[in-house]
Amino acid sequence: MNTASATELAPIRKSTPRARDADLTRKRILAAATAEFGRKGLGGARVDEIARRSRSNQRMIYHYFGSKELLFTAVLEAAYSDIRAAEQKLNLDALGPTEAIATLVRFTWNYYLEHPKFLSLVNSANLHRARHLKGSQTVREVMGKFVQMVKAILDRGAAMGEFREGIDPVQLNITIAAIGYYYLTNRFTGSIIYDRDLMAPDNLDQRLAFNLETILRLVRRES
Amino acid sequence: MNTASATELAPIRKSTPRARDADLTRKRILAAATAEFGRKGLGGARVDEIARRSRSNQRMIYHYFGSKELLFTAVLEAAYSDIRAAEQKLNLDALGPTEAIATLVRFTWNYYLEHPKFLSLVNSANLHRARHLKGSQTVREVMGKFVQMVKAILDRGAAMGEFREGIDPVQLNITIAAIGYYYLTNRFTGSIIYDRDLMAPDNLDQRLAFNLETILRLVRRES
Amino acid sequence: MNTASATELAPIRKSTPRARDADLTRKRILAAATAEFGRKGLGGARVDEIARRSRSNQRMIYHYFGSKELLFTAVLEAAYSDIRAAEQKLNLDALGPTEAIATLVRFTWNYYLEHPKFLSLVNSANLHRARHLKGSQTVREVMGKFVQMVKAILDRGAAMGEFREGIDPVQLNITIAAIGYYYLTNRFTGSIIYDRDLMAPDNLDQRLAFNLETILRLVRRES
Amino acid sequence: MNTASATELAPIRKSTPRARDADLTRKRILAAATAEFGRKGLGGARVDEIARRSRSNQRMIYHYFGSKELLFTAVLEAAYSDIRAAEQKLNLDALGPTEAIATLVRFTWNYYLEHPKFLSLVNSANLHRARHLKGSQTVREVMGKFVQMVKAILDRGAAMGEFREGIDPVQLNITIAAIGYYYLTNRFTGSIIYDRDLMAPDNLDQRLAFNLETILRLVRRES
DNA sequence: AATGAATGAGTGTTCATTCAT
DNA sequence: AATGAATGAACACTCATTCAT
Repeated sequence: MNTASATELAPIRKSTPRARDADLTRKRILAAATAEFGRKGLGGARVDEIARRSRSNQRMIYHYFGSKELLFTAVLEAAYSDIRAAEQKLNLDALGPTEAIATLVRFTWNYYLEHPKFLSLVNSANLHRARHLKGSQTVREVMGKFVQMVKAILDRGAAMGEFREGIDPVQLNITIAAIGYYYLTNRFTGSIIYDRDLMAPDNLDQRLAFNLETILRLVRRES
Repeated sequence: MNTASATELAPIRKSTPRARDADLTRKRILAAATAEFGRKGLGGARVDEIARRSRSNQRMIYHYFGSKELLFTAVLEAAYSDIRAAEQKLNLDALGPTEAIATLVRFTWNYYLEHPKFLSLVNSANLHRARHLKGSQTVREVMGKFVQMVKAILDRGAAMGEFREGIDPVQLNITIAAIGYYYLTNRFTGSIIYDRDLMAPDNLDQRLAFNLETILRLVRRES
Repeated sequence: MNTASATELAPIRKSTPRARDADLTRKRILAAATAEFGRKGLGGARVDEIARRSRSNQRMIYHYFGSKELLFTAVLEAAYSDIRAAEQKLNLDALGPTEAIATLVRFTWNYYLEHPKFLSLVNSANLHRARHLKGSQTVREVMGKFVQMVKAILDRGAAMGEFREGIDPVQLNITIAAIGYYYLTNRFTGSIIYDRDLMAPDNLDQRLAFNLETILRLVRRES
Repeated sequence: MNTASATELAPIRKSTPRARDADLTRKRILAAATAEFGRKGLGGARVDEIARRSRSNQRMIYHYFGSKELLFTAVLEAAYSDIRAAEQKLNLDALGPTEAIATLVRFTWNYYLEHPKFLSLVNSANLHRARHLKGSQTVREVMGKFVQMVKAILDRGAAMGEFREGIDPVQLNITIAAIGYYYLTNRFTGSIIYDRDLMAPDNLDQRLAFNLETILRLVRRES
């Protein structure tokens, strides 16, 4: 935007105007940082490595993000926005209550399974007592809407006689997350202490089934 | 001169039967390391700080444990042994099946609540793909016995008609751990994204109740 | 490009034709390292000291050379290249065979005398079984040419009737080096065990004369 | 000797009385130190390793030798005494002058070949500017006698018409040492820069022959 | 906008040496 | 005579960050 006039002088580059490069660099850095923080944690991640993997240089990281910690904050915010964006696409409002909850359980499980970095990032954030998220209004808003949506499903389910009354949507949410999160984030120690390859396809399927059972028994009205 | 005859003159020290200095030093290092690794993770922990807090010195750490990584392994093994030792004291076999399971849920919750370091240590171990636990036969054995005990409770419960048949003790175990673990290890980000102080006493009580509900609905036979 | 105009405005800097800072730093580190390794050996040299003496810092050393050992390799390669470059300037081919050999003996002696570091470096390299030179093709090539040159002199001398036939140029070379090297590298213990100040000017002159005698008697054809 | 009374109380151990243990420990430490200093140099040697290899402990080293540096001094003195003792067994006085010198050349070569540690030790001593030998009267005396012996041979050779007059025994000695020492101490770099396996049996034989030629041509009277 | 060069403050680890028995 | 325990100082190497262009 601030280089708009420059593009007029260089029509050749119009298709990829200068302003885009900046955005692209920023995105590449963010992607590389997400990977690096996800793999090594905040403490273990190396600014140098992030620069290398984003085909940029350390100076650009400081130019765009200010510091390693601020970059971590940006990564966290993006991560929460991403998962919320994916959730929104589920269109849970269009489903029956039971199917909506089941879909949410499946989605949560699959998202964690496909984005193990997300789990590591959250772990790292908590190791640092969520210091990097304290100031982030974005995350608060984005997640608040999500809880409201789950509350709406529970209310609908109760009204239709499928669910029990009075289930706390926050507690339910936490439990849905917990039963997937714990299994997957602790997949390495878990495979050792339970002497079972937790990541074997059969075991993954079995776990999802178990989790569905757990949540559905938890919410449904006893006949 | 100052200790040989001294024991006779000072029977007080008899109660600590010549607690070999070496052992004491080793224990102090292990305790300090557990605290430091628990607070900062493996990467963030400082060997120097562990030395200072154990009122020892860096050289002793390397003398007794060989390296920071081996020290971390020792800390992990001790942590798993400790939780298992505490579990054994519950005497679950002496309780009715439902009460046994409820006791286990309460114990797990309270142990995590009182030993937040344990959660961090497990997180750290998984960040490093459980590399430090790979060779540890101790942990494997200790946890294997635990699963057997839970299986016995489930079998008893099924036989007595209190529980459903065919519940996988490993899945149940994981779920009991998960619903406490996730809430507590993510208490910082959780308090932000759910906009609720997860550590407020009332909320802690409510969570435990919710967890009991979750597990009991999961195991009990429908009438 | 960005310094083109600058040089015109500052002709003073023309004599140092924009010696890129990087290159200069690299050279200063190499010089300081040569001094430090020469004085203390590989094991005794301190990276910190090399940084200080090169008016640089440790980080730069690792940036340019990778490790202390790789820096040592670079120092060794430079040392061999330097002595060979000096030898080439002698233009031995332009001299008669006897004078050429005498010149080589004098040169070798004087080079060792003026570059005691070279001796220490070679000693250090051998203490480490030449591990640092194993991969160096440069040294191999550079010294190979040197042996060829000596061989040419010996052939010429034999053809002209001044030298004996069949003298192995490698053996001769080793001996020319040896009689200077041993005296100078062991000047400290030598001065004690032979109870004579080996570095006193008179003794140095006398040694050179003795060495010339040794080599000339060795090569010349008996009448 | 000072524990003589102790042996009377324990006649069983008479054959290896207690006093011997102290001596034995001392000797084992010295042997291990010679090996370690020879292999790694003064700076690279580890007191811990010397303790281990002498099947003793670090404290004993300090008990018997005071410090690492004093131990190095002891090792050096022993090394010079050993080579001198071996030289004395040659009985050079009983041989004709030429054969005496040839024998000395052969002995020097073989001793260096069989005791590469000796070469490393001398190198180390010189790296430290012979600081460890400065106070050693023993070495001075022992080596002084050696030079005298060589001088006697040269005088005898001159008187008998076999040798030239006026050869400096110190210079000759140095040269005899040098032509073996350089070849062997620099066997690793030498094998690279001369592109020849200097330690191959054939090459070793050839070198000894070359050295004999060198020295005999140097001393003998021209006809 | 982009980048190579530079740096101070650490980081895990090792070492020779002394203490206490 | 012999030894296990303990230590302060140093070491090679790394890191996030800033300078200068």
